[in-house]
This record gives sequence, structure tokens and C-alpha cells, in this order.
Amino acid sequence: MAEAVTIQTEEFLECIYRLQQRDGVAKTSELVKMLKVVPGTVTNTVERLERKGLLVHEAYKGVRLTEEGRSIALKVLRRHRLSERLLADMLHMKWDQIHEAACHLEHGVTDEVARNIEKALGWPQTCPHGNPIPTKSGRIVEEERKLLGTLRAGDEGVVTRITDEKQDTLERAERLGLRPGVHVKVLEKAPDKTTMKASVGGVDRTLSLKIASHIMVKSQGRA
Amino acid sequence: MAEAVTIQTEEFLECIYRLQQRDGVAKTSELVKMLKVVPGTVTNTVERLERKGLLVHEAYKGVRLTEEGRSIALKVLRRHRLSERLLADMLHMKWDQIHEAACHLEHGVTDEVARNIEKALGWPQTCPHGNPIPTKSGRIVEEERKLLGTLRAGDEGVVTRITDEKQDTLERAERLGLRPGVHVKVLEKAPDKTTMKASVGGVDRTLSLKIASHIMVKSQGRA
DNA sequence: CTTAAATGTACGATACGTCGTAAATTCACC
DNA sequence: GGTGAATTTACGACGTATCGTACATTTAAG
Repeated sequence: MAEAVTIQTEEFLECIYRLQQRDGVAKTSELVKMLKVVPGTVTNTVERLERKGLLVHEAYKGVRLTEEGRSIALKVLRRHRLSERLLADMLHMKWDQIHEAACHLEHGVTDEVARNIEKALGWPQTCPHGNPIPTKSGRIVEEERKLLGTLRAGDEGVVTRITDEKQDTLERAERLGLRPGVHVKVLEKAPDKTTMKASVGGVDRTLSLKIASHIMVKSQGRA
Repeated sequence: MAEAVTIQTEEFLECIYRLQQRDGVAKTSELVKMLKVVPGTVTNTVERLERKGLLVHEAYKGVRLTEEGRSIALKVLRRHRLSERLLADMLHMKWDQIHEAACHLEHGVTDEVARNIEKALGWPQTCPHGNPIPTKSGRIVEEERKLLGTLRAGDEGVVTRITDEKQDTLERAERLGLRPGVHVKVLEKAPDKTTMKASVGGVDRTLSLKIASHIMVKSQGRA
């Protein structure tokens, strides 16, 4: 068990984990988009990984990780998020510029180095975007929080996570002041269902529902 | 130019650079040993890299990097040595335990991250073993120093570099107190030509010529 | 209910990276 | 200078990773 896994396999499993977290299942078309490969590559790789017992694929339904696949994905995610902490906290890179770099770094971080990162940083619980860091043994706490986009006028809370780590999403969040720990309150949802007005850290903003759907909020009641 | 290079290609070029530095030329048998692959793999890869114009191979003589190959090798070496500084200075790993980890990390360090490492550490000139770090533009200063193993009784100086970064070499150096900056003085060379006696940081030691041949010394005269 | 667009699959091709076995060449020592 | 050991090369094989083109299935819009 625990065969050596290539970098590409790691990328696939990590990506599938993220998609499952978001959608419940990973559609191959989503994998094509996120991994920036052609559909044939996804089919091939999915087949191979299925043969290895790391996932199951239901045609036209999507892909799900097996226990073993999930276990590997969590190891990769751990290294990714610890890499992000390293980049942000020790190398002083901006939180909206580190995801891509961490995508490369994660594959070079050995378990030993991962442990040393978390030790040096005092065992952080989340990455700089608020997403939880799996433990060495593969435990992860995925809290069930509401997404900002699903709140109604009057609802309020504190941003806990930006669940999408793509650079443009993070840059947009940064510009809007949407960082973990910031207080938000929904003021008004536009009738066209593409934007909403909200108070973000005391400043009134107009947010697209697209970005709001990536912001996880710890609810604090309702005016 | 500057095609994308795979990790294995990077490993090969880096290894060839190190061997050329040591022996003037990289014998394929040495590559087999250092890269831990079978001879056929070296032949294949050398052929491929020769076709790409990254090196030239003279049968039974060895391999030499072209300008382009050297340029890539120096980029990899830069990332390797900056990774070592990161591991030693920020993650507090012991200097004799970091080489292997850096071998993995180097391939995940983007140029941007490399710049941020050197910035965060105040532009260090050498890795923790004393070997020079190439600049972003690929300059490197390989000082011509004597090796401890070649000094004669009475010669003395200061250790500047441990040129071999294999873990067992470094652990042995550590146990003998042979770190960069330490003063050494040759007391006596054994007639069997396998050991020497020397004062290392004030302590008299018996050193194998094997380890002494990896220790570079800045000469400070002669008693 | 039909059909076009979206989504998914199949197949063939190319390059890389690695191995093992076997054969050829060179070198160094007697 | 001959010969055995070291070194180098040649070849065939397999798995991974990726692409592109062409074909099939599903879904949604009319």
C-alpha cells in the first residue's frame, strides 16, 4: 500500500478533493478546467487512478475519491496549506499571491519539512485564506458554515474562509476587504440576482454573487 | 530557447555541474552513482540532453555542460542552496540534515519564491555548508581554495566550505567539528596516506583523508 | 419530441523516464 | 602486449503524461 505517487497524480487527487468539497462530486469537465488539460488526459488519468483504487468514476456523474485516494489528497492539501503559511508568514508574500507558488512548492515539501513548518509557526490551524490544515495523521475539520452569497438581507457574521484560492478571486476579495476575521452584514440583495450590497468591515460595498459564493461566514445572528 | 525542463533533467544538469566542479568532467559512472539509476538511464538521458544542446558527451571521457546547460544547472543550484538556507535558518533544521530535503524542495521553488527567500534572509552569499549561491542572473564565484586533504604538516587556515553535501559526509564533518569558520591546522600526515592529524577549532583530531578531501580551507599561512 | 450544444469517451500518437540484459570498448596491471 | 575488470553502449520493454481528432451520450431549448 501507499505506492509512490507522481506529482500529476497528487495534483489530480488534490483537485478532486477540492471539487468534491464544493460540489459533492468532481465532474470531469471541472477537472479539465482546473487542471488545464484536455478531456482525454482526464479520462486516461481517471481510468488509471480507478485501476489503482484511488477513486471511483461513474460515467456522466463524476468522480469520487476512495478512502485511500482521500487520504493521499489530504496529505497533499496539508503540504499545500503549510506551504502557503510559510510563504505568507516567513517570506512575507501577500496572501493573494501565494496560491500558485504553493501549488509548486507542495510537491517539494517532504513530511519532515511539513512538520518543521508547523512547528516553526506554532501549529497553525488554517492557511492564510482560512481553510483548515489537515493534521499529520490526515484529520481535517471542515466546518459547515454558510456562504455569504446565501445569506439574506439583515444576516451578519464574520468571514472565516475564502474557499476558492484562484489568484483573481483572492485579489478581488482583497480589494473588497474580504479577509478572514472581517465582519460582514448583508444590506440588500439585488433583484437581478447577480449582486448584493453588504457592509464589509464597516464599509458599504457592492459584491457580485459570484465572489460572495466563495466567502464562508460564521453566522452571528440577524438584525 | 529556455524550453521547459523536467525535474529529472534538472537533477541531471545539477549533478553534472557538481561533478565538473569536482573532477573537471562528469563520468557517466559517477552519474550512475550519484543519481542512483542504472547505466542505461544515464546513456538515454545524456543522449537526449545532448540532442537538446545542453551538454556534450565524449565517449569514455565524460560529459560537459554547454553554456545553456550550465545556465540551467546554476539556476537549479541557486534554488537548492537557497532552500538549504530556508531549512536551516527559518525552519531550524540541522545543517547536516537538510541536503536531502533541499533536493526535493529545489524543484518546487519558483524564481519568485527564490527571490523572496534571499530577501527575507538578507541576501546570503553561501549555503549553510559554505558553498556559494548563484545570483538570480546566474553569476557564481567559485573561489579557488585548497582542500584540507592537500595541505602539508604545519599549514593552517579556516574552513570555508564542505564541498560534498551527502548526509553521511556532513554528519561526519559535524562530529569532527568541521564547520565553516572553524580554524584548522595540519599537525601530521600519516605515512599510510589514509589519515592525518589536525587541530580543529583547538581540538586535536584524526581525520580520514577522504573527509579531508571534501573540506575547503582558506589558507592563512604556515607555521 | 426533436435536435443542437454541452459533456464525455475512445483511440492513436509522441515524449519522457526508467529498467534489465547483453554486447562492445577501453584501461591498467602483470 | 595480453587479458580481465571496469566502463560504456545498444536494445527492447513498460508505465506515465500529454495531446489531438473523432465519435458517443446527455441535457436543455424550442
